[in-house]
Amino acid sequence: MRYWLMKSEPSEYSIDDLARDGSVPWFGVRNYQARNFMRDQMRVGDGVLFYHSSCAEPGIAGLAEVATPAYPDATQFDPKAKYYDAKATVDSPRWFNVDVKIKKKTRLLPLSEIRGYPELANMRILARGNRLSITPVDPAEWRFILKTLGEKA
DNA sequence: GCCAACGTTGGC
DNA sequence: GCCAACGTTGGC
Repeated sequence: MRYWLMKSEPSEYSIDDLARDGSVPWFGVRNYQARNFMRDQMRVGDGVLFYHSSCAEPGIAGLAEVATPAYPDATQFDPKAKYYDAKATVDSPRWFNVDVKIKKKTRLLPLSEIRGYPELANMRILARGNRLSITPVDPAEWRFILKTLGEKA
């Protein structure tokens, strides 16, 4: 069982959208490192911190879990899609995604608050210049965050 | 809107 | 394979 932090811009897709939909394909990842995390390391049931980025109040907005193994991202094959990739083919897909399923919307744990906890000082999200949209989360960090949010582990 | 950081692209 | 140019991310 692993743990992950996955960023989404709430203006694109927010924790409320996920709460409404139940689960969603995490399409549109076009970074190889993030793709590899989904394709090679994620397992059904892995814990996910749903993070709101590029917004007024960036931070962790809810808890989710990996709901499916990785499979080819459908948007790469669609010439009309924003995430179309001319170099990808059905026989040789380049991009993959898992489905992510809601566990619960929590209170917002703002980035500014995350920065204040020594227990979370090593999180990738705090590293300067970090742009990866999917990052691994240490089990101890996961437990600390759940405790801080008043959630059971 | 600014700008630092960093991944990707493409000419050589 | 190098590396400058370019585009994107994301907090502020």
